[in-house]
Parts: sequence; C-alpha cells; structure tokens
Amino acid sequence: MTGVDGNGQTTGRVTMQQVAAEAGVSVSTVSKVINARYGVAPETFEHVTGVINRLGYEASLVARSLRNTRTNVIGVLVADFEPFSTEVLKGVADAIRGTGYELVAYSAGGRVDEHVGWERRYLSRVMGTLVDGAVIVTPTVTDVQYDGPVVAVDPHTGRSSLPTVAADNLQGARIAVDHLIELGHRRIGMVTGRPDLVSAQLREQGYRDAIHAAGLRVDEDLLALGAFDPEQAREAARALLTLPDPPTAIFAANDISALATLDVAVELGIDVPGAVSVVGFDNIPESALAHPPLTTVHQPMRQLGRDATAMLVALIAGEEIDDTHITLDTTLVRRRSTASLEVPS
Amino acid sequence: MTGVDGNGQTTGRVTMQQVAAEAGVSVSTVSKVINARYGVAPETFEHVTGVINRLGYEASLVARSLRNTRTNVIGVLVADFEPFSTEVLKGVADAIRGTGYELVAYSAGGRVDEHVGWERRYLSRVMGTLVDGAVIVTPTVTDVQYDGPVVAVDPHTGRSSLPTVAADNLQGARIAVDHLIELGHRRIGMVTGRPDLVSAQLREQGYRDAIHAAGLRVDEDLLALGAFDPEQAREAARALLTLPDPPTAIFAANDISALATLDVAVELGIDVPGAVSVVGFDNIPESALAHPPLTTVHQPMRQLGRDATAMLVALIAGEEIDDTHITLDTTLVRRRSTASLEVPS
DNA sequence: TTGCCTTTGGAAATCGTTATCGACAACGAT
DNA sequence: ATCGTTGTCGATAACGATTTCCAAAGGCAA
Repeated sequence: MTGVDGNGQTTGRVTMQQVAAEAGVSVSTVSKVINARYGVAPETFEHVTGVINRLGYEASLVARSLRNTRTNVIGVLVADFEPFSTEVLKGVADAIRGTGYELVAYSAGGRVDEHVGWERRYLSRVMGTLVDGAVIVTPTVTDVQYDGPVVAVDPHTGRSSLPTVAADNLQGARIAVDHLIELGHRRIGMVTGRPDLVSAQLREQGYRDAIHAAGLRVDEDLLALGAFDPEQAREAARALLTLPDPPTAIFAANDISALATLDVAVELGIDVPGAVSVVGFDNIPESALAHPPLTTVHQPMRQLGRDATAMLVALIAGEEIDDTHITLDTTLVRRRSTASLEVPS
Repeated sequence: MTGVDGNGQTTGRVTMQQVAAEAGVSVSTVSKVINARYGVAPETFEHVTGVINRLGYEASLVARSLRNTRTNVIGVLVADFEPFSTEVLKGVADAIRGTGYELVAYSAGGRVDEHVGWERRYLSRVMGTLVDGAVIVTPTVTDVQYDGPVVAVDPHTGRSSLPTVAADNLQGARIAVDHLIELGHRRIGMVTGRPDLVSAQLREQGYRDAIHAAGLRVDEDLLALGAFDPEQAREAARALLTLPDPPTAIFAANDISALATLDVAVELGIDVPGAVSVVGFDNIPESALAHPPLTTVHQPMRQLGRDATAMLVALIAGEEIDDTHITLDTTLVRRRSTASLEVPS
C-alpha cells in the first residue's frame, strides 16, 4: 500500500518515520523542522524541508490531535446532511475563512435514531481530541450539558443550557399569518408541527397571536397535526381541505408540510392560490421549485452558521460572552402560492 | 473543564480512564466491554455498561483511529464548501446511509491556494488514520498519485490517474447550444472558462461541435474569455454585447459567468430573453432565483457523489472495478432566460 | 591539553485506545 | 493434597506525532 517510486514520490500514506529515514535524521528533528522549533542547523532544516516537500508529507491530523490540546480544527456536528444543516455548514465555512481554523463536518449518517442523545455522544467522540470546539446543528434534546466550547444552532428546542443561535420562530409565524390576513383571508388553517418541539409550539403560538391581533378568533377545527412528517402532513392537509367550510388559506409549520399541502390540493383539484393560499416555513431550496413556487418564511440559515461560529471562536479564545442566546429575525419570501382572497359573489 | 456532577453526569469530555475509575475496573476491561470481547463476567459487563451510559461516554474517534487500521469512516475532502461540493456531499451522505460508515467532511477553509497540490496533503493528513477512504471533490491538479482507496469527483480535469466520476462536459455544452439553435439563433456567442481546465476546454469544444453540426461556422469574435471568474466574465459579456453586430444568444461556460452576463445585460438595458438569450452551465441554486430564472445545464451533482461513494466502498472492500472512470450525462433545465429568436422585420 | 559552554540531534514519555498475554482465583478431577 | 483447567481481569506494548530532557560534538579560552 505504501511505497516510494523512482523520484522519491510516495504513493500512499507518509509518516514522519519515513521522512526521517529518507532524510537520515531522527523523527524529533523532523518534528522540530515542521514546527519551526529552535535547535536545528539551517542546512539540516533546508534538507529536511526538501524531503518533506518531495514526499508530500503532512502530519496526520489524528496523531497530532491526540498529543496536542489545540488542534485548530472546528467541528460541525450534524445528524444528517439535509438542506438546513448544509446551509448552516456553508455559513460556518464563511465565518471560518481567514481565522486559521480548519473545518470538519461529522455525521454518523442515519444511525442517529438509535440513541436520542446523539449530540452528547458525538461530542464525546470528537471534542478534546479532534476539534477545539463544535457547532451542533439541530439537537433533539434540550438538556445537553457540556462545558467545553460548544454552540448549538437550534431551530427546534427552546433555551437550552448550551449557547444557542436560532431563528425567531414566533416572529416568523407572525409575519406569515399577517401576510395572509393582509391578503384578506379570514379563515386561515394551520398544519401544525411536532408538538414536542419548541419550534412547532412557537410557530403555532405565532399563528394564534396573529389571528388574535387581527381581532379574529381561532377556530380549533382549522388546526390539524402535521408533525413535520410528509405523510402525516398530507393527511392533515386533506382533512382541512375537505372540510364543509374549508379555509381559504393554510399556514404550514414547515416547507415539507406546505409542499405536501400543495400536493393534496392538486389531487383534490383545488387551485393554489386561486382557491386556497399556502404559506410554508424554512425556505428550503425545493420550495422555490414547487408549482406554484411557495411563499414561505426564510430562516437565515447561513447567518445562523456565521453567528454560531463567531461565538464559538470567541468561546475557544476564552472570551466572556454577554449573551449566549442569539435570536435572528426571519423574513417573508413572497412567491406565487399566496394571493388576495377573491370576494365571493 | 471536565468534572462529574452529583448524578455522575459528566460535563465535558469523558475518557476511558474516567469510566474505568468510576466503575472500579481497568481500562482494558472497559475496552473489552465496549468492543464486546470475550472474557468479561456478565455482571461486570452490566455494571460497566451502566457507567458508560450514565457518563455518556463514547470512544474518541481520534484515539481509536490511531490504534486501528479500520475506522469505518469515509472522508470527503473539499477545497471549500461551495454549492458544487456541498451537493456532492449530500450525494455521499445518501449513498452512505445504511452502509455502517460514518462521514467526515474536511476542508482547510481557504488556505488552499497556498499550495496547488492540496489534495495530496489532505490525503496525507487523514488517510490511513482518520478515514478508510476518501472522495476528493474538485481537485486542481491532474497528476495525483495515491494508491489507497480514493475517488475523485472531478468536474474540471481530464482522465486522471485516480478513479474519477464526472459529468459529461462535452455533451452538456452540446445540448445547451443545440437548444439555442433550435430556438432559431444563428449568432451564438460564448463566454469561455479557464483555459487550463479540461472542463472549460470540453465545454468550448461542445459549443464548436454544436455549431458545426448545424452547418454553421464558428465566428472567433464571438468567443470571449470569462475564466470562470465573475469580474472577468462581466468584461467578456460586455465585450460581446457591445459588438456592432452582437450575438442573439450567449452560452456561458458556467452559471457564475451566466449570472454575470445577465447583470451586464441589465446595465446595458438589453432585455433577456427578448433581445438576447443566455444559457449557463452547472445549475447552481442561485440560477433558479435569477431574473429571469436561468436556463442552464444541470450537472447531476448528488448522483456524482452517490456513484463516487459506491465506487469508494467497493474499493475499500477490495473489489475489482472494471471501469474506474464514470461519466454521467447532463440535462438541460429550461427556464426563462432563453426564447425563440424574433425574426427581424 | 583540559575544561566549559554552546549547538545540535536523539531517547523517552505522552495522548486515548486496543490487542496480546500473563496472573490469579476457583474449581473439579485424580 | 496436588495438578490442570477455566474464567476473569489487569499490565503492557503499540499506533504517529510532539515535547522535554539529556548526551554528544564542536568551539573557544586558559
């Protein structure tokens, strides 16, 4: 697997041992050269540097991490690489540029559901050895206790014990429903999210607040449980749309649910936005490509990643943070799944 | 930084030492419990398992990697997390689900340009220790030699020495320009890419092939160097659009260049697609959100990632691969930046 | 030539984990 | 009563790199 060809070009992994042997010095000398330590003769330095370049050697991240406390690597821990976490990842990459840190994104890939507390185990796997600090995306449990430098980007849970960066779910739901009210809608249904997640609770609360603020009252029959699940959301949408007096607009707790609602509308032959307007939440990429393109609430995912990283870097540097719970505003993206209410003749 | 609270809940990193101490056994015993090795009394097993769960211990990826040859981790090495590599990453995540592998994406974050051969150094850092195999996205050099399990997803270079998965640039450029010809265009300009990249050469070749196949001849004045760079692409587009007899359609070597072209058209007061049609290449997310939405050639990025991963897993398993150079077809995404040529009155 | 200091390179310990192997107790069999 | 066997468990040596400490070599002055 590992060898050296005629030009000294290696194929395969190169260790410090090999560099030392090739250069005719000890490993410690090679280490000193790499880390620019005092105590190496200029010509030895030159010679060893040459060998290192020729072999294309670079210190193993693993071995170095194990020995040193600092690794200059920041970790992003995700349950899976879906749209939300990927966008956050890009934001982290943005923020890391020029800081001298490297970036490692880690995912156990689907084996998550086995243990609810995946975040704690992930942290145990990488913190202190592979990475200096970590950004956890979308944790499932709220009671994570960890006193290393860790920041959560957390769309779902409430104020956890960890430093957190999240979008304002309450405000987002408000502007979504306000938008529908402005368009003249009065019977506004909602496909709700997973009741155990704070994000879903807040989005429902925002919905209720907006209705009340408009001087209307909430009709509990117009709330159907979608649970952030495509199948269940379809059922919920179907229930709402087949009501004797169906709503003229539906606010879905996330885009997945909203897209399911669009699907059901097509099935039932109901025109969107002609007969019913639909608003989503999240602004995942697919929402722009839907038919019709989905009006939705945009979460500033990249910015969440950037802010979380800035906070994390500060934490690693040992700085004191005044506010460890940042909330960012959402914005409404108006596309073509919402329209003014046609006044019935 | 690390401690144990009243409930035995640790805050901070947990090592095997701590588990051993807490359980009153040796580290070797803990190791045996974790790896389900023979030679542990049932009640000891039970007891240690309890302590492990209570402390939320999980073995350090780094230390384990260092000791073992196999890590069950696959690495994705990227220069940066931009749209292309992120989509490929999602594909890798797709393919990895259910294989038992974990996924680590690694980026040195912008410090790349310092050394052109970043891929070789990345490999040296992680291969053999942190990961069992790697997918390299967008390598810059063609002569990477490495005999471990490594697959390149490579939109830019030609047939390299590494196993490679790439989109068919020639075919993609053909269908883009064929589309313009079908719409009636005859004077078709091109904003070309970086001449040193094989992808750019192939896209230009596809352009020339399409023109010739239609029985037309290539007007060299209608080719302008965009170099895959936003600024330079703007200049190129400006040059083409301010020609005395400007082209009625422009094929840009990538979406970045196409978006720059749209920009310039707006500046010059030229209507797209009324006065000039524009086609891009890549189908990056931004292209769908442009004004007008960009007609472009879609690279199946996720599929590239999936295929690369499938090949990598086979390589790690030691299987023989017949064809180590896979080429995937591209498809045309028709949006609203292209239209039929208005016949001049 | 001797003694001392400076320069330079090497040996050893360490990080957290795993595999190997040896220690030791309990027990049954002779 | 002694021996061998089985079952448990712990001590130890790696993995690759870094760092601390120490020894060897060379230079210089006396």
